[in-house]
Amino acid sequence: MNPGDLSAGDMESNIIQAATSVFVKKGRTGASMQDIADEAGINRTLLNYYFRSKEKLFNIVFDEVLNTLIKNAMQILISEKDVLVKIEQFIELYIRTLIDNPQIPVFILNELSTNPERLIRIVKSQIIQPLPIIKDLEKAMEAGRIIKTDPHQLIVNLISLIVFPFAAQPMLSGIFFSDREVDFGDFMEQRIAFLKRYFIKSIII
Amino acid sequence: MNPGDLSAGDMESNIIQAATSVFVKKGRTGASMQDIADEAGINRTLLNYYFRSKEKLFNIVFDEVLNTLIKNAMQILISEKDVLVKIEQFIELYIRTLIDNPQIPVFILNELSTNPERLIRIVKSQIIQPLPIIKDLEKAMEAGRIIKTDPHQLIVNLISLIVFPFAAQPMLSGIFFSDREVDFGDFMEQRIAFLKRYFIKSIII
DNA sequence: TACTTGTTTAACACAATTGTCAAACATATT
DNA sequence: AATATGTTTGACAATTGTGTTAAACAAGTA
Repeated sequence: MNPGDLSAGDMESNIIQAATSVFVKKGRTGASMQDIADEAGINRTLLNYYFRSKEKLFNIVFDEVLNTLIKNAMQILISEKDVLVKIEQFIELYIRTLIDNPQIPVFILNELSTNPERLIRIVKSQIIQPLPIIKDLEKAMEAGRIIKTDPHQLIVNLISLIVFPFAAQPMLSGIFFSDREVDFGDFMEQRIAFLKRYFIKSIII
Repeated sequence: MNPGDLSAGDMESNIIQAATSVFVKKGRTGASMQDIADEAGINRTLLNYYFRSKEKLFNIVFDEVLNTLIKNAMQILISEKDVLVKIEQFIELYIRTLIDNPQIPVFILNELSTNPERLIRIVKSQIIQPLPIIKDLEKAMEAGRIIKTDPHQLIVNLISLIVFPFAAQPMLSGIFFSDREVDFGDFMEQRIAFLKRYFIKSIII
């Protein structure tokens, strides 16, 4: 495919797609503009023509990845369903999303550690404070439906149980599955049903 | 402190200490040899004199960090104590270790994603296959003490609940604590007792 | 055809980084 | 004092990576 084969807007999204793939795989500092140009099948200078600098390109990619992730989450969390139903849906949606994009957790966590400010800004702009799910949990606690404890701990549990396995995938594959990635996919697929049962059991009275 | 003030072996450990600090903070690709030299308070060329290349230095740092972490874990997991006691001790030891070294999870996860082979080699050389804790859990399941389920899922739960909050610390601080790191420390301190209760409750019949 | 606009390319300049080397230095030993 | 050994430094070379620029190119329009 030659550069000219793309119409105006297509080139931008073509570059963003390639940049996303490369940045997610190699990280911000590990990825070079040449890597991205190769992935997109274009001349490296075109990246500067369309996006000015590596930093600007990275910011666009990062914001887009993170926004998509948060938007999906919030859609469920602010809905009017019962809190236990919300949790089940959250588990299912999130694991399926990450099965399709297993590299995203490390990508975000890594950037998070070397550059916390940017991420905090994005999160704060997206997340309604205080988190509605916290209120839900507090109500369920008062109603005696679930155990009384710090709701923050429960939220951290929920996210940890869902996200961490993807971040640690190569290690888990190495320990449990003799490096077979296929088996890890099966494992996460089963984990959807497992976590629904497990997490609910751990909080109901 | 001048370079000459250190005796032979001290210089090596001085460098490794500085390199660990810098690599853990900035990652393999984000850290430069100059960064490490500055941190150690020495001329950059000395790094090559003592450790030949950046890659060799990084490998030593990485192996040491990971080995220490795994050794601590295995010590508990292979002991002869009751499985539920093991789990409680594991939770406490690990969270306390990570409170002292909160950057380690992201450091390892990041390297894991860009270079899975090295880590798998180390893990395999350290971990007794199959994990003894798996056997423990299976026995407890057969004895009707804990719920019957895939023990691998339970192990992944345990590690996820302990490690992930450290990897996601800046995000959690941003969402829950208005960026106050102190509060995160308190949160993890409380999490020790919380997880002991929570995890046990989630698996006993 | 000539002109305009937007796109693409190669060449260049600049900065950052890594690794090497020979010379300087310090210290102990003969 | 002379020598030998190991350590430290500044200077250098080579490589890689980013961003700019001017020229080439394509396609539509007066």
